[in-house]
Amino acid sequence: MEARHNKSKQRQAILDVLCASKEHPSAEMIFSALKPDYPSLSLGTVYRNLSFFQQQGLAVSVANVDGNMRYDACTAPHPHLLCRNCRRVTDLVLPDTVSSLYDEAERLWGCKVESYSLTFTGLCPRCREEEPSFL
Amino acid sequence: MEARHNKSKQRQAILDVLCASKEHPSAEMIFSALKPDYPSLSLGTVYRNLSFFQQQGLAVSVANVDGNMRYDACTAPHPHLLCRNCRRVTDLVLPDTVSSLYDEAERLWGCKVESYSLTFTGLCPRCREEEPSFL
DNA sequence: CATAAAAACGAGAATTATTCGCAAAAATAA
DNA sequence: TTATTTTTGCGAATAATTCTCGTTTTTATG
Repeated sequence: MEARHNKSKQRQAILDVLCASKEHPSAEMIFSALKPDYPSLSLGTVYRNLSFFQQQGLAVSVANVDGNMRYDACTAPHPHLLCRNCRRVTDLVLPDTVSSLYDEAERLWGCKVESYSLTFTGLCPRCREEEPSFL
Repeated sequence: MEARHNKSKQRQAILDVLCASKEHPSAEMIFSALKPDYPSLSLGTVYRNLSFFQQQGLAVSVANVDGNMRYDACTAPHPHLLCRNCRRVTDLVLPDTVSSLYDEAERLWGCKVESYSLTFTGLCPRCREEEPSFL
């Protein structure tokens, strides 16, 4: 009588792809990655499960790139770099000066900060060296 | 023979609304604000001009809230608070610890950072006091 | 001012990422 | 196994944004 969540092949596969990926994939990217092994998989199922994972705290949406939402199984807030050339989203491990601003925001403005989304824009290392004209 | 940009009534009005607003309005919000004074204004014109302003460096898109892009005439990167309750986007004036990370990102990762988008999520002061249950 | 060229507008169609509805299939419980 | 619940796949629906195109407005120039 209780609501138990099933572990369907598809759901597990979608989560596996998301967890294994470092590219912060979109629903479409996950779908394309799985389609060969799950020919009957539908894009709607990918979206449905991404929503489910977010509700469960197993995933977050990290950025909307050119109209496509990107997802991450690493749910702790952390900064990203969006390359203005190749449009890749990569993690940027940096000293975390942002969460120290939570208290400051509360003290100065009286708001309660619970999370953050920080996306740097620029050129990733690869594009920077491959395309000197972008410097 | 040269490409000069016209100053139409609509274009100026859209920019005026955006500059005067502190609520980081969406295209639809700008449209609604102007519709009474410009009954013939079309939503497409608002979108067209928002794109134009971004190209000209007169505006930026600051966040996508529930599927609606929000715009700001203040183009220098600065942090925002998105209230999880009322969905308002407000400016948070805080010590700028973020742009100091540009150099760090370049040193550690070899990327060239040019801008950033930082959105805190939480409760704005108003929702926080009006709704103790949200604490 | 008159007129021609360029730019911008309004209306509505098109695009597209995402969501929804529903019947069938799979997973779970008994 | 059988009944119940959850999930899937498919396709239709939704909705923000973009595009097309004929008309209007603005600007440049004689």
